[in-house]
Amino acid sequence: MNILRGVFEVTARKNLTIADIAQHAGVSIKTVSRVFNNSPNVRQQKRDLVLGVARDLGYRPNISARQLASKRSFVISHFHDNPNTDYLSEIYDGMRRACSEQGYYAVAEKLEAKKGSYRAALLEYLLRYEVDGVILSPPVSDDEAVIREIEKRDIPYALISPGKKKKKAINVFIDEKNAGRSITEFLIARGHEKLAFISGLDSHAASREREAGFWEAIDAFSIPKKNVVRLSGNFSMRSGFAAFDKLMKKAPNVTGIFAANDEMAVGTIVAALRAGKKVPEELSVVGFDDSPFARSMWPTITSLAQPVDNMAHVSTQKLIDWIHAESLEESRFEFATQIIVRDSCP
Amino acid sequence: MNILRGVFEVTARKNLTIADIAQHAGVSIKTVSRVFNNSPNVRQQKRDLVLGVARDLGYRPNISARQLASKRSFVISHFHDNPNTDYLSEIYDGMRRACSEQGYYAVAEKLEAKKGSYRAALLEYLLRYEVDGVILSPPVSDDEAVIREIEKRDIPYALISPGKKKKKAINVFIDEKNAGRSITEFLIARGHEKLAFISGLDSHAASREREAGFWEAIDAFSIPKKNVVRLSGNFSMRSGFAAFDKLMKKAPNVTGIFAANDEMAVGTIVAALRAGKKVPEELSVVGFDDSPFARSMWPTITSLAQPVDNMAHVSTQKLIDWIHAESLEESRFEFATQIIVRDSCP
DNA sequence: CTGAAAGCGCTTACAG
DNA sequence: CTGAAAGCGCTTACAG
Repeated sequence: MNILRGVFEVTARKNLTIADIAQHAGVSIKTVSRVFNNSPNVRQQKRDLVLGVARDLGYRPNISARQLASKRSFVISHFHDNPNTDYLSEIYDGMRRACSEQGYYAVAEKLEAKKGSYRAALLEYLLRYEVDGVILSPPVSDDEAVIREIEKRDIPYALISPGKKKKKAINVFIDEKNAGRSITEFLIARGHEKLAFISGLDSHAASREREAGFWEAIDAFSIPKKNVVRLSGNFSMRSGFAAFDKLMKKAPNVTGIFAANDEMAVGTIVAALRAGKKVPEELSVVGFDDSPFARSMWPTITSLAQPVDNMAHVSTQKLIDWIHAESLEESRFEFATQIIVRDSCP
Repeated sequence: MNILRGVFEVTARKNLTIADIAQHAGVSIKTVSRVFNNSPNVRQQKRDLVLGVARDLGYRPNISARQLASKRSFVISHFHDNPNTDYLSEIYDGMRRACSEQGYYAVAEKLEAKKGSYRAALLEYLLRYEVDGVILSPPVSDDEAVIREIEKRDIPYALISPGKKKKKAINVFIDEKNAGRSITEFLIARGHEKLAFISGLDSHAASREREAGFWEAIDAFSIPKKNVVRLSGNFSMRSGFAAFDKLMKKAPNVTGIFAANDEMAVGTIVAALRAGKKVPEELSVVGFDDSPFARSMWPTITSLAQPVDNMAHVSTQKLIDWIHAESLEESRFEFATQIIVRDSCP
């Protein structure tokens, strides 16, 4: 039996309070509290002293007590309405990391739209629950009525991939147009001259931007418009199947397809295989999102990846900074994307 | 710093306290507290009175205060290690519903196995965080070392679809063998006489049971063993592709396939389409789980559905009952399954 | 079965 | 910049 282990357990079990830290560090309780709340008005030297003592003793603030005394919730809620659970769980992971670093709770809530707006669902939530900060992801991040309600209440908030960036918000995003352009250029660079674009929902700003990038690339490479087809999808796998069938009627000689997300790319590829087309030999397909689909399909799918986890992490961190500072500093964070080359367009 | 990672019920907005309710109801504070903690020793009449007043005034207990005073966490943690985010999010939804009804926090934590066990990851978690109850899902629910540690600490826990049911636990499950048998019989009833089974990971008890059900059906219908093929997969889409290719070499005349989950069914179908086989005309495929895949593939996939959301809801409810009662009553809950008939085997 | 009092571990005015 | 005191809304012994 290891002696140290016993000692450690006792130490860990002991209910250390802010008072213990204060005593050991030789400062007041208030000072310790200030340190743990990142308040100004503590000399750096004292701050380091307190933090050092806390670390040595293994102290962690009691969240319930903080909530009770401060009447703050230490909750950051992510409001979403997206069937893509992979996307949501990446956001959640990013939030959770940032929250757990700072003593906050990460919460996820699916909102249901009524009459095209999430406002009612949001209000119902805010009536019942207290939140210190809010994160919105598409399509909720484009709901003006929701944003108005949040701003009205002065709740710090962050928008992930918003259609319109907001001045009084934290905005995290990729350059969707540029990303659409670059993956289209990738397709063109692979020798494709007859191309198709499969759109997502036109109500999603991201889809429109990706399409704009597609057309930019077409222009930049002077590809004749008659060699290009636009098919409308809705982000679902099924709409990818349908798009392929339409394509075969309208323009069977197309060799390169850019689908605005991976699910549609999967649908397109399945339909193509079913029709006897070889992928990528006869038809190359690229997607967007680098979802698990893209990795697990066969052929695996070349896709444009955005750092969702990191975007969520940064937005949460900045949100917490905002909550503490009670004012917003920098508000726009653009993230780099990457083309993940796989078998569907090698 | 933060313990809680998940969705939970935050304190109510209105500042009603237990004292307000006590005053309005004309009882003591203590009595109100008892009512909200489902303690015995309160007459039913008083209980109803208090509950009525609380409802009328819109009172909800302040969780932070409860935590602080009781030194309980009001946290229920779900430990998992499953790449299927759809499955996890269904569990989470069920937990969340039950938790929010009862003033608990629902938390989800992915555990990483070291040397084949989740024990180390669990211990690390328990050292840092307080939990009042635990839910384990496969494959964590089959980790004996994990279960031992939880029992050693007398933490109430529930097992979702465990390989071995535990006496001192809440067990929620479907009859995997029977489910495997019934969907195989469905396949046979559709006229298929040459069949294949694609297994999941053999380390998952569920996969073994589903297979046992498959063979039961084969026996029951006296299908000659030479007309039956077993292919081993690992639950991934890719292993479904591979299984189909193997199948074409070993037994190209098979007409009905039972894949132990939907992802492998998708893989099989994609490979079949690619090989020019028509689904379901030349080859029928059934899956298991009724995942979003099954609904969105084309052809859509006939699949066996289990009520995951409800299983999680019930296990959470029963867990909370156990926590309150400080003793375990009924411990086994079997759920009915359903075959969802779709295009891949109509 | 029920009440009055102490206390959980923090933060927040209020002083200095 | 820092300290002493009150209080957040509950639960928990302790009485009765």
